[in-house]
Amino acid sequence: MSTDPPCICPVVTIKHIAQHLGVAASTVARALSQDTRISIATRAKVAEAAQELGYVAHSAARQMRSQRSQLVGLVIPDVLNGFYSTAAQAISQSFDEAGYQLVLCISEDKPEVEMRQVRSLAEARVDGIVWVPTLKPLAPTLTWLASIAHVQLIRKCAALKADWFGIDDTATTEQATQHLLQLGHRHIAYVGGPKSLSTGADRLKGYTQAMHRAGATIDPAMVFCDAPDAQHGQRVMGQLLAMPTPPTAVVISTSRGTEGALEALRQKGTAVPDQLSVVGFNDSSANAWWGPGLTTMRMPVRDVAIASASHLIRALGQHKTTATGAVGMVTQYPPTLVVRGSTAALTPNSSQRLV
Amino acid sequence: MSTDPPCICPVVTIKHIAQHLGVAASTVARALSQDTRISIATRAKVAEAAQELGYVAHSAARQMRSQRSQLVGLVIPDVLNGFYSTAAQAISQSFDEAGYQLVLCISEDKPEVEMRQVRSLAEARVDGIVWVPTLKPLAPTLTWLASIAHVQLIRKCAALKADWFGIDDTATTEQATQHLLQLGHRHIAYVGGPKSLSTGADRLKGYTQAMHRAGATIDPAMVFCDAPDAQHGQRVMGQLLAMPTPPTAVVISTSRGTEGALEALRQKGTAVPDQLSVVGFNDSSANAWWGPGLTTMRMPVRDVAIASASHLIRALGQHKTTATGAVGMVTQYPPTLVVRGSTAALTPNSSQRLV
DNA sequence: TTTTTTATTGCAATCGTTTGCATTTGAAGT
DNA sequence: ACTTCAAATGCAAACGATTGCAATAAAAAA
Repeated sequence: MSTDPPCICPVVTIKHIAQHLGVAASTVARALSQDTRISIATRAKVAEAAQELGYVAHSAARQMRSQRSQLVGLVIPDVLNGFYSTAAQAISQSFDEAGYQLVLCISEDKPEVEMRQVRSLAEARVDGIVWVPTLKPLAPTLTWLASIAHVQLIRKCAALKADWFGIDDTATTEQATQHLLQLGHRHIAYVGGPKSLSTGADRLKGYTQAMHRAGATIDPAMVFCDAPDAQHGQRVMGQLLAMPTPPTAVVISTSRGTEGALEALRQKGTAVPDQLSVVGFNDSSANAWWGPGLTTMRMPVRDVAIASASHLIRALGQHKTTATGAVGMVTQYPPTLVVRGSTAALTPNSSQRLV
Repeated sequence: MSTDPPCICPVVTIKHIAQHLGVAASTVARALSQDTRISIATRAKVAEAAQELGYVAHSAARQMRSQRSQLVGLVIPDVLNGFYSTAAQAISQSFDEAGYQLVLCISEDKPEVEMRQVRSLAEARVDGIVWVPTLKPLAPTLTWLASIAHVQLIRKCAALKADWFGIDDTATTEQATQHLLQLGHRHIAYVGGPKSLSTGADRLKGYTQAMHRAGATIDPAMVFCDAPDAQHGQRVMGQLLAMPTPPTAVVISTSRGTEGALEALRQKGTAVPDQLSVVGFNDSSANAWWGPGLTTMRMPVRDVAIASASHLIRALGQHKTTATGAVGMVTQYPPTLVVRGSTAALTPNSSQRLV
């Protein structure tokens, strides 16, 4: 804990300054807020006394009258995931610069946790919320959120109309799959997140569309939509490798799933891209180091995050507390496919095994 | 933003419930807090009315009397750094479970930013703070922090005595260097953070101690202590590789520095460990994938983070608001060296270049 | 029936800050 | 010398919840 406190509990308030100077508390308040009705001389005296006595404003008291807490909530599933930590960093910076404090809530993708956290944010009377919805937000969550200015990030929650900032998820997997198709692959597996998430559904759609357009048949046994974590990625990749006729290529559409899949590939000693072409998700510098370099879908997460924060800040500045402004606005950023060494043209060798 | 608000601005307060039921506000307050002096029947009615009217408590108002905000601040330099994001995740969970909300501040290692953020935390009257000090915290920061219950994390700030939770930094580099020495290396370079940071100084000490104990001479031209970022790591590694007689091994003691160094090695096409043995910092799964596998110092960050949060929570529970409890307590966790393929015994080939 | 006790509930002050309105003072206008 | 106006400041009521103390009612004891 801390030591040598300058003064004991009775924190210095505006009244103490007033008493110390022999003026009214209201004068001090106005002086501190640079009210022009207070003479320059008095303002100077007040500023000096405040400094001397170690005055620190009490935001809760201010909030009681102003109805503004200068707090914003950020609800994300996970901060170890590079995808979300990038977003958190950018959002934190944006709000910091705008004079807001950020209350961080990690929902762990659990609707009950998310519900409790949103409730707490409502009680804290945060001015706004940036929200990455979980799989199935509970009803109370939606009710409470409806009374607070907020934006949805990355994932869409159809049950609660709000301005949304995200990425063209369909395009991510569409590009990835097209890339593999152009290399001659036809037996392309897919490892993604649950369809109940908008991101999971959209990314699956991208894969499906690309396959259909190319006239490739989709083997249901090679399509996996499950928890977007490393365990899932690792397990599924293991299953794919153990198949009698494994795929020649695989598209992975979750950040953590990619990590797990790479781990499985390492353990099994699979030759990439000779034996299997792999497209991973959420480009990071680590992907460049990995073996032959990992071909990935790069997401402009930082841009999206900054845009969402800026949008909310703008709305708050216009005192759009609730139910105002454009509702259901969609802002979508394009992903980019970064081609590295983990994808290669289908070789006679690998195709033999499949025909 | 949001849509269909259940009711316009006038949020429902305790008074509304009271009026709705024809009782006094104080009765409602007591009923909501399960005061036994209120009859069960009344309590039930109040609960029902609260639910029906959509009552949401106002924590700022509560804070005004109780003097407790149920908020805690977390001040860290960076959340993209896996080291700190791991800490943030664990700390967030701990406080969430304990009923506190977390105000996240990213100081970016800038003392002025840190000062502003600590000031804001003081104004928000957070109950406590978990703090990773920057290089040279400014005086106001220390003054304000002194009046708040807080713990220091990872880095020590000698200017402000407080309970500290961290890792045995000296041991990290000592182990790494010893490992390389045992493999026969003598020309070992060091890439670390600035000496002005307690972590930077301690890690340098570990390297120095190990070298001296083994009777190895330290070439000052091969010791780099600078900004703990990827740019630095990449640049310095480039310099090392360009030397007429480069080192045969290198110890890197920052997380981001390791990333930069790996990038430089990839660009230069350096053979690891044949040409150069490398020990990196802050073990992550990505390190296992990297080339031959990266030998790293594994830090029990999660354990440390949880310990610090638990300690603060315990102190807050005992109403130790300020200047109480053990002051200057030190809790230090041991690191572990994880040996993978990036370090190997000194070969005649590489040693030739050095004699 | 009267007194004492107990169970419920109401009244009012308080936390620290903001702000509309009233008040004071001195200067300017007639 | 008397009014008019403006500048500077004080008074007091909010904001929403909590809590000590008083008050009422009903039940128990005398």
